[in-house]
Amino acid sequence: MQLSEQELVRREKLSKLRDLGINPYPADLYPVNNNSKQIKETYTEGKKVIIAGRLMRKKIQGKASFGEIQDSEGRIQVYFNRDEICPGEDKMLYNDLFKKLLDLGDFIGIEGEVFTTQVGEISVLVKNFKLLSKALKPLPLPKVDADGKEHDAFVDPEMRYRQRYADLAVNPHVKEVFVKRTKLFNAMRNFFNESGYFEVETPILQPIPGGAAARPFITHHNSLDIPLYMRIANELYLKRLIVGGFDGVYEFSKNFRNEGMDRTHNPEFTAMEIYVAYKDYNWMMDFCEKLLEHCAIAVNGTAEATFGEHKVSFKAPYKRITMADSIKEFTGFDITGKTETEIFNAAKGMGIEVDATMGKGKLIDEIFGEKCEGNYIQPTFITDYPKEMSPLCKEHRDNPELTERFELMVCGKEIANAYSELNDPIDQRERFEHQLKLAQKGDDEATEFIDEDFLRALEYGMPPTSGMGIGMDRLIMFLTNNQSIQEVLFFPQMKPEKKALAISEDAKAILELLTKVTKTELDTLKGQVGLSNKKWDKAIKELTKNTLAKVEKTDNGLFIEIV
RNA sequence: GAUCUGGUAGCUCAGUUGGUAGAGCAUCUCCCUUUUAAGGAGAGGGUCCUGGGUUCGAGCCCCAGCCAGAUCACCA
Repeated sequence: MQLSEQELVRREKLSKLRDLGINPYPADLYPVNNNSKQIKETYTEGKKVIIAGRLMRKKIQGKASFGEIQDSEGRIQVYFNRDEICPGEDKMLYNDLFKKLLDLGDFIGIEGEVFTTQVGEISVLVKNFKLLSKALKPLPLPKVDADGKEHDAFVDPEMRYRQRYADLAVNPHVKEVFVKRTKLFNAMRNFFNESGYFEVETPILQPIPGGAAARPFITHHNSLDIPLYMRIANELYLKRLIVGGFDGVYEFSKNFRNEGMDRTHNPEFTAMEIYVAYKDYNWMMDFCEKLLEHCAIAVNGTAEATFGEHKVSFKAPYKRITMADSIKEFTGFDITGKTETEIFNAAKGMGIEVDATMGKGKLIDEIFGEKCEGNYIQPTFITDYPKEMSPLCKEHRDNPELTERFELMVCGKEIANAYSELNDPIDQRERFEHQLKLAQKGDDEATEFIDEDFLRALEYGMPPTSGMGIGMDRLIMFLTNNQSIQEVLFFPQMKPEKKALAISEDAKAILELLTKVTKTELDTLKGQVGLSNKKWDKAIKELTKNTLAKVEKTDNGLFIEIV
């Protein structure tokens, strides 16, 4: 590791501190009794306070200096006066420790008195201070000027996501997003709990990945010697609990999908699913709009939210429209009673890419996605989806081609999805079998597993139930005006950083040869490089240890492969 | 997966036609001493993402790759 000049300077300061008998990483607690926000909000001249945080500004002016302490609530100015801190002859604390050995980013504790400076800023007059933890790496230093304009902002998304700790430490608006995220979860949880529903936990490692159509992450359990899947949804487990007799269950579920990543998709994401017995999807729409109004107010203090160029109101009630009516409205084409061929031709006529493998449901979904979806800016319930698209949803009470399903659209994106849940075990089995056939035909969106245990549960009887899933990441994106899912996840998935490797010349030479062939027999390669046995052995070990190359033993001999 | 854009000091960014690598902030030294992003003077600090190529000479041009972002495709 090559250290920068500034990092070297800080390490030197570290040993100087130790020479002075100052532990740069003391173990004992620091008796904090105030924070920056409390001091400003309950200003009392002369009040004695003990605060702690990072030193984020330091302006030395001879025997009097100003600094700024950043704690979890914000920043407050602190005033260091040499003779206040060092009343005696020994001025070491001020001249050495404060002036020379403290750096921006260091954690310090301060005992002092609250006062207001001549220019009117609430500050803390430092009576005593203590180094609590030394920062060896300089933080980026964004600054805000008198006009509120930010200079030298720490904005590179790659660095911000990879080093979220630095992002959070220097960008207060980033922290605010995550505070709101937690407020949203708390608000939703409270709403459910007050409604009498029960928070539960269900397996993340599942033997059959059900409840959605998505490519799962697969892993292996060693002692059971079986494959296990990271859940893509928790739906089927929550329904089992309804079978077991709970009236309402919900879970905030980390789900995992092994698919593409983009502005709105992360391989792990959070869904909330709730199932309530004896309800239907009409009830769930009422419940959903009340819930979202409640959450929006809890997060932002208002039901209005801004998302990009849109102003969105989460105030209930929301518009409701069937998918068929929506398509009629935006395309003039009425899908009701039409055959698959008619819909196929209509879609083609609208300039939608279609192919022969698409069933009726899929065609309708394409038309809706292409022509209608994007028009719904204000929260809108789209209801009554085609049956083929919804294998876990109850058939519509008035029309066997449709299901009792709704999705809630906001700014053209889906944020909730709900059903009158299918509880007819025979129908459910047929739907699963139909999915299986589709999957065997090569439809990669169809579910290729039949969860026999889930069917058994339904056979014991599940009461009529309505269930809903909400994409929590998307919802908080709307409530915090963020266009990218990465901005609402503390640690979004990234490709690993490439580490700078220091490897020997021999190893480099082998690697170069190996790069050309990717994989070869170990002996062949050894012949090509012409190293002594000892050097060869050492170089190969170096490569495998640094996971640059991998040696594999097969029946045909030993092979080496580039990683 | 495709296309486009970007990667230069700790941070934010310039870098002209291919000709010794720059600024502000930060750091260090000195002067000043109650300041509001920034009082003054000076100094140090670089794997110009990596590897090839063209060239007398490459941060810049060409090829390949890595990482990121955006757009598109895919994704209930």
